[in-house]
Amino acid sequence: MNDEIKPSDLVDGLRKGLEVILAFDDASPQMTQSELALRIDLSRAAARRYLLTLTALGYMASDGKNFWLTPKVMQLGRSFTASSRLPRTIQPELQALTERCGESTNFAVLEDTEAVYVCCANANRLLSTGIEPGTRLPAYTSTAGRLLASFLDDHALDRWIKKSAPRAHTTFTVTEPATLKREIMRMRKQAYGITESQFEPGLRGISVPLRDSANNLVGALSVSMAVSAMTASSAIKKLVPLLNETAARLAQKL
Amino acid sequence: MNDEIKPSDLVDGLRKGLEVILAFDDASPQMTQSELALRIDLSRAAARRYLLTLTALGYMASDGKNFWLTPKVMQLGRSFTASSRLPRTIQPELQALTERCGESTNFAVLEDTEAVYVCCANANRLLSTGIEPGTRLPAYTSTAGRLLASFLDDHALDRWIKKSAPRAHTTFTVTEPATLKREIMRMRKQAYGITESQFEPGLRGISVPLRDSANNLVGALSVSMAVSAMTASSAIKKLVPLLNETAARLAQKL
DNA sequence: AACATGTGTGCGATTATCGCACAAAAAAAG
DNA sequence: CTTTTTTTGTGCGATAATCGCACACATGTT
Repeated sequence: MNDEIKPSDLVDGLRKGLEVILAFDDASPQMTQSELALRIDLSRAAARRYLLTLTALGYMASDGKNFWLTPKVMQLGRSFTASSRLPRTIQPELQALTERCGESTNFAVLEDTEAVYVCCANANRLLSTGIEPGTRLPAYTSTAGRLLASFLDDHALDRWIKKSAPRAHTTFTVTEPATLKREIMRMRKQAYGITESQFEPGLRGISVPLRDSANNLVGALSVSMAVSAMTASSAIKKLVPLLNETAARLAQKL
Repeated sequence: MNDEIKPSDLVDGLRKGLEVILAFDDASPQMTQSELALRIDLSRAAARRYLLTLTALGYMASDGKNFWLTPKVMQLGRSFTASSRLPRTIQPELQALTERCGESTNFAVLEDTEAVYVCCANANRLLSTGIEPGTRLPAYTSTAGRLLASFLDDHALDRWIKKSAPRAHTTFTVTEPATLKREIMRMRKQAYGITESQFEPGLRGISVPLRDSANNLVGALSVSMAVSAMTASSAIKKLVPLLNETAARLAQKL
């Protein structure tokens, strides 16, 4: 297939419509047509059309002034989890893993410089990680993200780090490219990753790679926990084997 | 605002594009352009354009022949959970509830004749319910769905049942309209709902309504459990108070 | 009451979309 | 290995949908 795509092959209405959906987030849970037009590059008339379209389709609701998303948009996200074998296979194993170790676990893939969390099994604790299916974090701040990046070849890794443009999310975030690279290289050697307080203070992640039966890298399994729960070394000693065990079992099913 | 929408106000590319995403599911996790064209009403050329567009945007991937969804589509679904206060408020309470009762809990809203599960807290059990955020079930088979329908007025309820066109999913599914109505009416009186084996054999649901601080109905809280775990009456005795307690606490926050 | 801001709508110009038709390629059949 | 069949890539003109403007109207602000 030709991967050069000409403008005439792109359906613009779709692109903009999806942008509209993504424009709604934590910071602006509801918007008027003019606010939306301002936020993404659209004339007010166009913004209006897109909002009305989404409303007619049931993806949006409105009080006549403000517009907001309805639960129906979740159906889109579920389209992936329903269609892909990956989450269906992994989810139950994650839950079993969570039960065994008592901490929240998840499965993430790397998409460019972002770590996308595909499945999650939250431990029933008061302190919740805020990670849910679909969450995207800058990969250089995430254990899974760094671990997955560690499988890039040397040149690609350099470019990746540059593209990531690391900035400090906490006072501990590693932003110096050389240091970050060293950390990532160590993960490659160790075949597991651990980070602490890189995105959220007090949060520790431990991660191992997940491969399919053909030994292709498909993503990373992680445990998220409070640093205060135990020391880093005992966390590694306890959790890495459990993670690897799960990864090994999954490898046969994938 | 005028709620009559003229065709000229509808962005067709968006409508069709979303249809394309939804066309991928369990049964057809990957499709070629011609398969897709056949499945939804699209010429092959159009199907091709939509697939290429979604691929260029990162929502799809392809080996040159087959197309499939990427985890990026989950970002769309997350747009809702991130933008709406509802799931963020409810999720932690659900987790606490799951911990207290040891069973999977969830929060659902009614959308026409479908129950949409918005938040879920799965108990760490081997038997998983298969319900995840975004799942849609025929409301007449779901405890939460029936309970929510019970708040429709009499005429609307009749129309709702007719529209639902109940059919048997298990040998226990209530499909007779009059019986279904009686069941639903009882839920309204009792202010909680219980169903068993209506959608999946051996699965029991117990549900209570959730209201906001202005006493508006926003959805239903449910517990899903195996019927074999305990008798129906002891489940009611144990779980309805817990559910109501959670609903009461949430009512203050909504 | 005057003003400012945001919203509904008709319309012509523009352009993106459509589906056809045919070429090329890939599979399947022989 | 050749032929046949099916699927895929692409150029193009007709068509129809999108666009943004302009103006009227509504809302709420000073």
